[in-house]
Amino acid sequence: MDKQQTIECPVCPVEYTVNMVGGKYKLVILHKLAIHGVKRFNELRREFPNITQRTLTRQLRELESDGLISRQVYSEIPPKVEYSLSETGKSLYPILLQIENWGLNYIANNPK
Amino acid sequence: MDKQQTIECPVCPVEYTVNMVGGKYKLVILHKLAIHGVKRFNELRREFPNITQRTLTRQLRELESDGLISRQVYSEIPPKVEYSLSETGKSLYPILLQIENWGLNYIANNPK
DNA sequence: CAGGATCCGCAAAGATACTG
DNA sequence: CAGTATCTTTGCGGATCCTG
Repeated sequence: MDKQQTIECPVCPVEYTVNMVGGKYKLVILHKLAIHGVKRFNELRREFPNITQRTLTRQLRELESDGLISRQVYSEIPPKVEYSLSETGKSLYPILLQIENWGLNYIANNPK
Repeated sequence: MDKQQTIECPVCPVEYTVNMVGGKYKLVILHKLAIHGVKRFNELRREFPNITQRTLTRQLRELESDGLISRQVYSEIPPKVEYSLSETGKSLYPILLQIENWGLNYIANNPK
């Protein structure tokens, strides 16, 4: 006789996702990587004029430790580091595109 | 009352979306409203055991001023206020569902 | 019941300087 | 080029008390 199945939803799945992509710049970083594929550190920096090195580094490190992006280091001089979506990160692709489309729609319907 | 801090990514639709739904509880609030339709203030409070009245109020006010939710006040005693998704908020429905599904998948594939 | 008014704490972000 | 290291600041959210 089987044991009763236990419910295991200690946290809400939405909360789970938000905790991983909720950083200030995380979704835009993920989106840039989704669009462009691979980006170097300073390429990402230029995408966000107001971000500081420190903040960008931290957001990237958190995304990496959550397994959403990959960090490829080339041991050469000058240094070269490439960021891209991991497989898990790529599974966010539909969400990222929908967020972009929603924003486009919002802008179109709410002219500044 | 201070508004949530916004990021600056020149003409990036993702930025618009993130600035509107980027609050700590905003996406989960929107998701609850998407699922349940209409919720009163204290009903929402009970959904998030750790949220304070002030924080919930602020998140709701910001969502309202961004046009994502509607606030229906019944002039009676005791007071009664109902929150629900506006038409604009309802257009987030696919995103909210995908975020939920992504979280479910992630939890399923990464057993704690 | 649904908040408003204050005061507060702390992580997250910014500024700046330095380096392998 | 791609970061560290420090220091400072801010802003998001929490705690508590009060009210129509």
